[in-house]
Formats: sequence, structure tokens, C-alpha cells
Amino acid sequence: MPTRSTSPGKARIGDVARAAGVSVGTVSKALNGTGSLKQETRDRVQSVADRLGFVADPRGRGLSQGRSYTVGFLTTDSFGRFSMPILMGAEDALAVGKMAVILSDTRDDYAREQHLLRSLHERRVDGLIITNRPQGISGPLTSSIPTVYTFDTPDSPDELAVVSDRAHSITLAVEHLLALGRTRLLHISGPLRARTAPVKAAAVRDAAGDHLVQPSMHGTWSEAWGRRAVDIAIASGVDFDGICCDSDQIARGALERLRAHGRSIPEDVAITGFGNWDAMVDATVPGLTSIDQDLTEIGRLAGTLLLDVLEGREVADRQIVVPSQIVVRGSTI
Amino acid sequence: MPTRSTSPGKARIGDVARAAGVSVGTVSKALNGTGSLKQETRDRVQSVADRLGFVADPRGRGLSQGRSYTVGFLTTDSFGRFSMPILMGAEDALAVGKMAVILSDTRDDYAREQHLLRSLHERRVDGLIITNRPQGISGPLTSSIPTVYTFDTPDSPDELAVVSDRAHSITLAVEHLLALGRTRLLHISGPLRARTAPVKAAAVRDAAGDHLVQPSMHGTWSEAWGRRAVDIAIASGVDFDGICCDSDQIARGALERLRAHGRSIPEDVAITGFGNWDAMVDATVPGLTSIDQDLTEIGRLAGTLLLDVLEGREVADRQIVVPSQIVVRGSTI
DNA sequence: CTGAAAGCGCTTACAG
DNA sequence: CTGAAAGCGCTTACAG
Repeated sequence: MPTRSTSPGKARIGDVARAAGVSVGTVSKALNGTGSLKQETRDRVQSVADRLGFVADPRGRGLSQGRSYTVGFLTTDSFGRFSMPILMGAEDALAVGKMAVILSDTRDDYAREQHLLRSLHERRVDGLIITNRPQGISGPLTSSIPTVYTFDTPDSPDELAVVSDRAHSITLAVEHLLALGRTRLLHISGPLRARTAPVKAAAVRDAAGDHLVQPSMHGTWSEAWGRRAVDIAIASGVDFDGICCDSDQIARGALERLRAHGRSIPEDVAITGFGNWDAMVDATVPGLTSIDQDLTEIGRLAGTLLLDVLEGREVADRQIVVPSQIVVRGSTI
Repeated sequence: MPTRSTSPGKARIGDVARAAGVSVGTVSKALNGTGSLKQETRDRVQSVADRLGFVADPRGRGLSQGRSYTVGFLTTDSFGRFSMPILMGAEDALAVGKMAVILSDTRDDYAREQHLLRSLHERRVDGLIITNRPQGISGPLTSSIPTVYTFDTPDSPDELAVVSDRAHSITLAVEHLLALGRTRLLHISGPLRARTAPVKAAAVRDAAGDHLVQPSMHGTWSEAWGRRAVDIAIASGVDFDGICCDSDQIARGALERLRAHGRSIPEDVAITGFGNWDAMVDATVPGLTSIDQDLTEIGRLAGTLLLDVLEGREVADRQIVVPSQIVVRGSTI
């Protein structure tokens, strides 16, 4: 006959108290490791709680402690390619603090964002993780709640943040191409108005020096732009043996167009992407070398940082930079 | 000078009561539309609550009503391509019931799934939405919580579910090709052991009849398989003028390989994908005709269905089928 | 070292 | 029509 522990969530603290022959206050202290109790009492209560499958209801717990044991996760990226891995990492980290994550997608709509923030506030979330929103979110809604920004560096250095260093990341790609002996590089970037574009362009200039044969080319984040950029470069007659792209989609478009033009990859041209998106990097022939920003780790650290702040622990760095890795595939030998 | 309403979440029900000159019980009744109160009282309390930006704390509310105002969303699809749209739809629907969604990703790991279910149970979620898990989830953990399955039809007809009709969906593609006058069709499918593969294969046979020139070809869900399937078909010397694929990735691989073989799309061969994944359908040249399963609508209906059950409303159908749409692009003229 | 009691923010029978 | 009180499941000063 199975014990009651197969039906968790049914036992109340009173049930444990009765079964252990102590008061509810004692159960609370025993399970939370607070107050002063005989070790024997703690152990006994613990074992009874385990047997009954008791876990404190976060509603009651939260009400008396002024917490909700939930955190809001706000993203603008409805497609989820960037936020999902960050979310997964954050969940992992927050679970150890018994915190649940409430996902809110703004869909890049300001009114919707305000509405969602209000909802999270009404929910009494203990903290907030915000991704893809470097301008920060002002107003009384966020200022009262511990907030960690991720992925993009927030404008203010006072904000808590876990970010990726775009400049350094793209530099990895350039240095890899140079180390391969490529000396005539092209840089195909995203929209000039994108936050990261100028940063990456400057980093490429710095790292490539004279080996960058022409200024960064700006377009959209699409494969179509990658194709067109290659057409433009070839039509202009410029000579190149390496291309560094700002996204995997751009790189894929460029790679395939180069092959259509009869250039072989990587012999004639070595090419790198950015993001290490499996649907792209594994689909091209040859596979695409790309920069992995380790989004899951970014999420994990963001969760840990938030937890530290919520538990009142000392925080060494308010802004953490997570290094990227270059993942080498056939497109660069 | 702004009113206090700019700082929501700070007012307690007692504040409203004091400001309106009534008891907290009366505030509760007024705001919830319960009990019997003079309309004038309701209005006055409401306006005071609005002014103070008061919204009932779900912790207190839930504690006294035996609810948590949260639902768990369980998925196996860590990548998020299928679950994200469903999640978005579910959130939209659940928000009207003031329910928050807690996302849990099993990463296709059974032990992890059990752990997450336990956590959700401890959280006292009011309901569960499960996606990509047709076998259902047994055990005392789910049986006690209202659960809606989505996307895949659950094995048991008693379960609440909002699903897509795969057979009918793929039939849309076949009929489209036939209507175009294509008479020699190929069907490139996913792994034979995938749940949906045999279902789709049978549906294609039924819809294409003699126009299916050879049995369905089974492989993986990748572009690589789409390319290889085309190589195999061409090498075998079979004559075809239309291809129906079970995923957009397969279709993309097939389309590009056909062009490499000198076949023009759609003149020589018309081709359809499945899923309407923007990163694929818009990236090919020409664009890829595909089947859209309307995942967001599936999520929305799942949220509504769960809300109905939780609120004790009458539910007409325990299993709802959401029809797919075919989205025509250049690959089929 | 342990327990009784107050309190967290609500809702809901029950009186009046 | 309205209010006082009990109760939801916890935690935490405070007594003893």
C-alpha cells in the first residue's frame, strides 16, 4: 500500500503538526531551519513532512512574508529564438529558490508592455527579468521591484544586468578568419539603426584593420539580404576571401549565393555567422561556423543574481558579462 | 499632481474601505459583484478603488477561495517553435480570467517532467495545459487538476483537448496540388515512428489516389533529408511534377535540391511544406506554399476551455479541432 | 526549547 | 442593505 506521499499538495501544515505531535509553529521552524529547536525535533518533523509529502503552500507563506515567490519574465521577442534559451536558464536558477516564472510577451507593443507590467505588479511578483530592452523600463512600476536586465546592456550602469559583449563576440569571428590566413574581409551587417550594428561594425574595424576591404554593409537580418550583399560585392569587383556576418540568416544567404556564383566554401571564401542557430548552422553545406552567445548561461546567471538580491545576499557585480564562444564548422574549414 | 493611482499594487482592501467609509466585506462584494448591495454603494466603492489603483491581491483572494489563479503550461518542445505560439494564445485567453501562466519545459526528460509536475502541484496551480504529449500524463499528479491537452490528440477521448487535424491538414496540400493539375505526386515524410507520420501517409494516399506515384518516403525532419529524398527520387528515374512534404524544413531541402538539379519551381515541380514557419517559407526562392495549423488559435481555445471548466461553466465539446489553412506562395505558382 | 496568538489580504456565510 | 467575524495556510515576534 503506497503511502500518502503519492498525493502531494494535499497535506497542510496542521496535518504535519498533528502527526508529529507538535504545534504548527514548531513545524514551520523545523522545516525552515529557523528558531531554536532540538535537532531531534527538527529531524522528526522533517521525516513526518516527507512522509506526508508536505510542501508549504506559497500563498500562505508569501502572505505572511510579504512575498509571492514568483518573478515576471518580460520579453519583446515573441518568436522566442532569443528569449526561450534565456528563459530556460532563468527557470533553472530560480527553481532552487522555489520561485515560479511568469512569462509575459510584449510583442514589441508599448501599450501591451505597460499593461503586462501592471498585471505583474498586481500579481506582486518579487522580481523582474527583462530581456531585449536596453532603454530600460521607467516608471513607478519597475522602480519598486528588483529588476535584472539581460542580453542587451542597459543604458544605466546602476541597473542589475547579465549581458553579452557584442563587440568582443564579433571580434572572435574576425580573429578566427585572420588566423586562418584570410586577409581580405567583408562585413555584412544588419540594419544600421539596430542597436548592435554600429557596435559590431566598430569592433570589426578594430580587429580587422587593413584587412577589411570595404566598409560594413548594412541591410536587414534576412537571408535575402545576405544573398543581395554578395551580389553587390561581386558586381563591384572587390576581391575578398573571408566574410563575417552579423546573423546566421545573413550568413546562410551569403554562403548559398557564393556557391551559386561558383565560389567554393571555405576554399575560396571562409564565412562566419552569428547566433549559432541550429536551424541555420546545420542546414547549410558545408555547416556554418558561428558565434554562440550562451544564452542559457545568461539566463541562469540572471536568475541567480535576482535570487541573491531577493534573499538580501551580497552582490559582487551588478553587471555580469557572459563571454561568447566560436563554434567552428565547415564554412571555415 | 498625479493621483495615487500611478502606484498600483500598494493599496490594500482596507485602504479602499476606509476611503469609501464602508467595511472591507462591502468592498469585496462591490468589486466582485457579489452579495446584495445598493447600486450606489457599488459605484462609489468602485470609483474609490479605481482612484487608489486597487486590485485584489491574488494571494489573499486565492487563499480564501481555494484557488491560486495560476495555470501550469507544460511542454516538451524546448526549442519553442510549436509551443511558443500556443503559449501566446493561451496567455491571451487566460488573462481575462486574471490567471497567470507558469511555463515548465520538460526538455523531453521523463524525470524532469515528474519533477515539474510536482512543483506545479505544490504551487497549487488551478489547471494545466499540456502540449506535445499525446500519451497523456497519468498519476495522481494530474488526475486531480483540470487539464487541457493541445496540438496532439490525446489517446483518451475523455480528456479535454484542443487539437489540429493532421490528416485533414495534409489533405489540403494534396488537393491544392491536384487542383493545379499536377498528376504525379511524391510524398516526403518524417520518421516512420513519429506519431503523425502514418496518419499523414494514409491521408495522402486517400487524397492522391493513383496520382501518388510511389509510397511515402520516410526520413528525418531535416533539410538534409529533403535534399536526399530528391536525389533518391531522381536517381530512381521516377517521373513527378508535385511534392508534398511533412515539414517546411524537408520542403526547403527538396526545393533547393530540385533547383540544383535544374528543375524549375513551380513549373517543373510544385512543392508544399507544412508548418508555415517564417524562417523557412520566406527564405526560399520562390517562397514556399505551406500549411498553417493556427497554433495561436489552438492556444487561445485551450485557455478559454480551461477557464470555462475552472469557472464551472458548461462545456459543449471536450475536444475541439482547429482547422488548418493553406498559405499559397511561389512554390505552387 | 516549544507553543499560543497575532497577522498577512482577502472572501463568505451569518447576523442584524 | 451592510458589517463583524471566521477562516484560508502560513510565519514570527513574544511568552513561558
